[in-house]
Amino acid sequence: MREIEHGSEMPVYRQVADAIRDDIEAGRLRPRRPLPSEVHLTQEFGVARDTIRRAIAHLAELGLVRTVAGRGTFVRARGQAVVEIEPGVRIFARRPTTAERDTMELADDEWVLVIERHDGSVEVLPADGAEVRAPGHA
Amino acid sequence: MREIEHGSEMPVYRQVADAIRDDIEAGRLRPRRPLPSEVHLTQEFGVARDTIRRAIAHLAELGLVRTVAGRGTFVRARGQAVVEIEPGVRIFARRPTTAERDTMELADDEWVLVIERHDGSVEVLPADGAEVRAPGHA
DNA sequence: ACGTATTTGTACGTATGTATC
DNA sequence: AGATACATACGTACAAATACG
Repeated sequence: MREIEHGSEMPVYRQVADAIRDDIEAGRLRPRRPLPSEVHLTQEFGVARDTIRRAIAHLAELGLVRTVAGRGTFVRARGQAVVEIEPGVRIFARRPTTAERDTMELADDEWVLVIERHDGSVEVLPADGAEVRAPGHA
Repeated sequence: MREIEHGSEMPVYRQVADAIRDDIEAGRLRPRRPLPSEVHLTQEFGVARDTIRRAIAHLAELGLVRTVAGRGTFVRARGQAVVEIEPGVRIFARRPTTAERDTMELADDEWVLVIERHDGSVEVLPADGAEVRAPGHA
């Protein structure tokens, strides 16, 4: 049973989420591979399934995992993309092609960002997890 | 008690969310005003609080409401903004000023999009709820 | 400063439905 | 068909944030 502090200031579901996040970042849980099942995780952490589900939902919000009903929750393969916007750059969102949805592990309702630079180069990346940032701003 | 169909194909929490959404769009729930409390809504719809919370969470994802612990859930004042991107337009995200956060009813972790057009006009709008769309794409 | 009431947040349990293999 | 895994929905209890007297 893994280390959960019940009286802590940090909610249990966050502690679980952080632990799983550590597993992902340490490579113990690998991209495209499933997490242990929710029931298994309840035993591993000694918490209720509701709490496990909240932890997983939190990780999904962060874009680290993706859940598929009846199959499992999978580690997503991607890094945080930071796009520096400059004058002359064109950026737009569209639905991904089937091939893109496959290679990027996108859900049905997800979009991609297309960045077209003034030198003609084009970059396509998942819309979620991407951070669009202007130089000089936090 | 309001009209909920339990055996329906649509989950109860979605039915509740849609009903509240209708209330907002019909003006029965007004911008900047609180929703009835969760406990009140359980009685109004005859469902568990868990279900009400899920419905509210769904509306929050859509950007229609905003929840504050200890106070309540409030209707957000905003429309769906659609930004048509053209070549030469500069778009970036930054944290809102205090004044912007106030007038736009933004949470602490929310961002604004700044659209600078080639004619020099600048538009600031909440990043969530905004849809960036390229002409010719769905 | 303090307690109290209200409201949302967290966490537990249990049961059943739906999707996938 | 059966087993497994996630989804939904019910219930209960207590904690934390907020507002007010």
